[in-house]
Amino acid sequence: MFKALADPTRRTILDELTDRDGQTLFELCARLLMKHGIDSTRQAISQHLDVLEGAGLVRVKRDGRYKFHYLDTSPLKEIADRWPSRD
Amino acid sequence: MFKALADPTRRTILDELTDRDGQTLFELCARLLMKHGIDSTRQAISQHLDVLEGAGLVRVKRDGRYKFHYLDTSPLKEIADRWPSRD
DNA sequence: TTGACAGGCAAGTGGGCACTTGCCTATCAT
DNA sequence: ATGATAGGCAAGTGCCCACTTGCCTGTCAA
Repeated sequence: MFKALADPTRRTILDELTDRDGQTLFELCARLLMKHGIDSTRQAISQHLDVLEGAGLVRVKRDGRYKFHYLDTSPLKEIADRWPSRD
Repeated sequence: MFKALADPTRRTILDELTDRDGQTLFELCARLLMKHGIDSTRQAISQHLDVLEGAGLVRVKRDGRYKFHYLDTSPLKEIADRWPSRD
């Protein structure tokens, strides 16, 4: 999961899914280019999504030829639990 | 900061500082070897500490020939703020 | 059914990063 | 002063990872 968060493009993908959940691959590609100037190929984004899915940060739902991507922030809880803020 | 968290050894260093704050470089090297089986050179650990310090996760205090390392978890707040858990 | 659209698979490449190696500086005790 | 201790600097190496490239599969509309 930590490796998944290490890449700026992947973090921007999480931002984009925070803004609009349930996007398809092409939707994400378009919005990453428009809003964030990320000019990567579709395959690159797809591989990023695979990593994010492997980290449990993105959940997937298939419907016909579409594949929707949903954000799951629950793995992030490990961070706050592991290194608690000492007030 | 995210890149700093990406490395397992660096995360273990944070664990070690959580357990005992204010360790020196040699202290950390010894405890990483004893408790976690991390057999890295002093220089490797030193470079890791530089990265953690650059990320703001570790603060440093010099005293004579000793350099003490203190954990600072406040940068981690960015994560919870950036991708809030939707309950 | 055939073309367009959404996505997948896999090999290759280049750059960054973790780690080592070798040597140097600074502080302290004896 | 001199050896030991704590740490720093910098060049070199090997490997992982992000990205590309090329081609293939599956789904839907006309």
